Amino acid sequence: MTVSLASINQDCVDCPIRHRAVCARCDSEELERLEEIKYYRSFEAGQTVVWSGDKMDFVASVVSGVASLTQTMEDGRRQMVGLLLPSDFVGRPGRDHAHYDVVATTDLVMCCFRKRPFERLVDETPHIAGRLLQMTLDELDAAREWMLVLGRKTAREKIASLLAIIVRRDASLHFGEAKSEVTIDLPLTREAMSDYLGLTLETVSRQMSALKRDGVIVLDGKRKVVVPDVDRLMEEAGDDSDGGVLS
Amino acid sequence: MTVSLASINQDCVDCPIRHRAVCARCDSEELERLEEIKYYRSFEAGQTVVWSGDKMDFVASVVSGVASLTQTMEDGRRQMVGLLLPSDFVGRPGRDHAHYDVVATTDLVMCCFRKRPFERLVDETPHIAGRLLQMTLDELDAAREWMLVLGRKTAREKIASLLAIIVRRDASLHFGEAKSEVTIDLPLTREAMSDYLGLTLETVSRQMSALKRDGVIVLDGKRKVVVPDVDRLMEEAGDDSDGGVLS
DNA sequence: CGTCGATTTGAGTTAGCTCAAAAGAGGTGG
DNA sequence: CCACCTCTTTTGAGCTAACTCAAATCGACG
Repeated sequence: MTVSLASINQDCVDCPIRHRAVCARCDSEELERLEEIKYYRSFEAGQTVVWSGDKMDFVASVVSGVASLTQTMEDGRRQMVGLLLPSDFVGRPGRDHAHYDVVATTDLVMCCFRKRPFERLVDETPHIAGRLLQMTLDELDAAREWMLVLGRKTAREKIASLLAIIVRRDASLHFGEAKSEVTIDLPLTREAMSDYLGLTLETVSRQMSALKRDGVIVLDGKRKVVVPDVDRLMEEAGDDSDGGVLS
Repeated sequence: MTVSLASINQDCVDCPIRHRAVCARCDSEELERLEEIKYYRSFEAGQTVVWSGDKMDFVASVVSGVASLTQTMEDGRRQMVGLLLPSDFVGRPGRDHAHYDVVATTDLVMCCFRKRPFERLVDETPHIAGRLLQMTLDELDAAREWMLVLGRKTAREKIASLLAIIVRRDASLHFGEAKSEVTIDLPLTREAMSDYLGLTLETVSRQMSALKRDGVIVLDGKRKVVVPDVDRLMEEAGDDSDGGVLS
């Protein structure tokens, strides 16, 4: 299942995240400038991409796989603060040390840009700056939605919310048809889910079992989750049935 | 205590948030363009500035006072997702409906910009676009720090974290000297604090009492909080003693 | 002085946590 | 192909931090 570097097409034009990533709005000339400062890196599931506090001399887009941003307290309590799916952006222009641990949750390929030249490009290329602003605003919305989940939802609702988010992200990818039954690939261990949801892994497991018992989800192996009725899932998540907000 | 509109200087050059707000980097010509599309609005404590879902034809900076962004579930559970202090920005260019309730927590003055012209300015003025990106990234960091608070901290740590944040914001304003004793003005009711922290107001009250009993804070009336030892507060918050992160 | 909202305090309940053990699910090597 | 080992997940039993419901106190203002 590992994606080797050799199999990655180096050409932006054929890139799988071409029209969703930070480069989405670039014209071909701008893409050329990006090609000059970019390089790919791949990581195996479980590997740490960057440690919080480390010097970080690149920013990057997730090309394939899943990564997580997590914060850790001295006594070991951990909270995931970002779930990075393909096309998501990592790193902050204008800052040279990482604020969070970045960990590959699955095998991962990232398209990295050397930071200094990228910062220059941001300043000179409104297409990139604008897209970056838009993506940052989206992330801020996602973070705020997550604050509601963390602060006010029950364990069951938290699990349902996480599944709902993955369903929604998935749907916007293979986009279009709003099917009522959906099968998703769950790229997180119970522990990662607990880190995301501010729960213990035992509670996550218990609530997954409960949702299964109640027919909200069907587990197909460890990684596949079938959602027979997406609206039902949304109800369980405590969201409006209209499934989240329009931009 | 109400700030009347008349007392607000309409001239950007003398604006109290001139070098921290979205207009921080603007030159005098750019300020002139902003002056053309700006107007002030003031609100009394408790008033709602915008309802979630409403059409919003402006964006704005908080000039004085405090406002909050909150999300509400159908059954009434509420989570504050943003605390807006002077110089903070409200509204999202490129979106015309509000995603959150915006409520004046204290008497409030906002510097509003008509949305369409402002969006045009963002596109045409790198000084504004860049500053907006920077501010959005800062807000994202704040939101992520808050996710750790909501997901993993105890009630006592949550309270201490909130006080620490206000202390830190205050310090960066009257900036410079890192005093060990600080007095802060607490602009939130117990209920607002509970909305922010994902607690009940009873728990907030109990933990405030506990922190007072233990000498971490001294209450001076209802609105003033004396922190005799800021480092002690930081410890109680569970943060590294080095008081948060460098840019 | 009385009223109304905000805050504090009390008492009992419970959702989610902790600690502990059992059951799966892959891998690896004989 | 099976036995073994390790890592993940599930399940159980008891505990506790925070919640709920209720009442008392405080403070500002007319």
